[in-house]
Amino acid sequence: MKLTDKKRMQILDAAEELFHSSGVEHTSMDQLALQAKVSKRTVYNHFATKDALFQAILQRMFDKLAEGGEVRFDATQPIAQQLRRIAQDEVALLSSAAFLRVAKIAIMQVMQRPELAQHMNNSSLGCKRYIDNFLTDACAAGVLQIADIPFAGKQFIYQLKSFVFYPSLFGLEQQTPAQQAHIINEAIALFLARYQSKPG
Amino acid sequence: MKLTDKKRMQILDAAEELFHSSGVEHTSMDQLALQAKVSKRTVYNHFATKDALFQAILQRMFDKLAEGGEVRFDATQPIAQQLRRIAQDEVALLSSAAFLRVAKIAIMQVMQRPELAQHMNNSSLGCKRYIDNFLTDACAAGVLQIADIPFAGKQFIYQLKSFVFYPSLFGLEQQTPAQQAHIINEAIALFLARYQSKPG
DNA sequence: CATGTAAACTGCACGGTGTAGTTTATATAT
DNA sequence: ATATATAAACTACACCGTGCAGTTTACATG
Repeated sequence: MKLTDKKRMQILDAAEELFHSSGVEHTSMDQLALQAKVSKRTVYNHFATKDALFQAILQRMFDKLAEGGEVRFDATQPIAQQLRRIAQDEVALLSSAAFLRVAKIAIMQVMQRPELAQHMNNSSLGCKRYIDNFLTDACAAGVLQIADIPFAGKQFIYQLKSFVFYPSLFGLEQQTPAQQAHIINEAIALFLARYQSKPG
Repeated sequence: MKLTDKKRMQILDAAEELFHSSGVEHTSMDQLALQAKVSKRTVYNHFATKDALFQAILQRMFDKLAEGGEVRFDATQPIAQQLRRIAQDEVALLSSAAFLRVAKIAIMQVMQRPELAQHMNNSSLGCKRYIDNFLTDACAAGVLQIADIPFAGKQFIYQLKSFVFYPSLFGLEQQTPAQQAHIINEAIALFLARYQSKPG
């Protein structure tokens, strides 16, 4: 690997670390150069401004997270089991260190500069990408009965986010795998109690 | 009212306004004194440091919010109607300018200084104070069937928070009263589908 | 294998700016 | 009279971003 690429990576790694632990505002470029083991001038040779560096960090972290499989509706499988797969993937994402890092950095920035909010929200990660399609198919197959599919999808995701993501984000507590399993089971039970088609 | 108390209030009002609109970091003490129509020296006569002023603001805002009625379970009324009262109160709180202000300021600080997280979380506002008692009574009366009452209470509140509070907090969108009514209805429908006692 | 060279890195000083908090001298309210 | 408010200048410091002289790295050419 070229030296310049190595240095660039050191800078990005340091920025990710410091922006996360101290916030963008409280991270000085001197401190950052020190942590990256790079001269401050080199930082500025790679990134014209602090804001450019911040944008690059955010992009890199989003790219890292963009992967992730899609669960498609399968009429031959029990609906609960399929929802569990979706929920497990989502909880794994929401509680991953990588996701929490980018979320914390992004949210801190958004709260300080509300004008950036719209720009951020358009990036679709996790099951948000496909859940509407999944629910539509499940309704078409007669397994679920949902009047407002996007709303119901949000209800499901929000259950997971509220119990898993926000508590971690605000530094309150992490869940054990057993607790996560309980959260997932209850989210599914709640969802199916409302939307599963009744026989008869 | 004494002059000094009047000035103190002007300072607190200005701080609340500016800390909310610009963030604590981006509010200078000069700007603050200007907005309060008070000399900067007077600010420092009342509050030794910027941080002391911030703490005072937070305390005052919490105190303002600490009021609020309690809904007690009433076996003679339909459960859906009682849950609607609770939800309406909660949504009114969560979408009030006062609550959003203190929440934004507090959360920004918590995210920058995680060691303060525990301290904040212990303050109980809104229906969080009484919902466990309400659900316990409703179960005892046979109207609801809930295995894990604290968990179910959270499920209910989190529905409201997710749809009403976080989107406003992150500056994404405000809901119209009609949308809020829809959110409340769906939260209740979801909750009762899962937990309402079935006849038979 | 020796030498040249272009690109990248380093270290440091510096300009400009913003801001927390202080000082001083004066005016005003109770 | 005496405590408090005011205005404006001042100190001390932290930070962003730049300029530059000199050094290192990677690689090509003789």
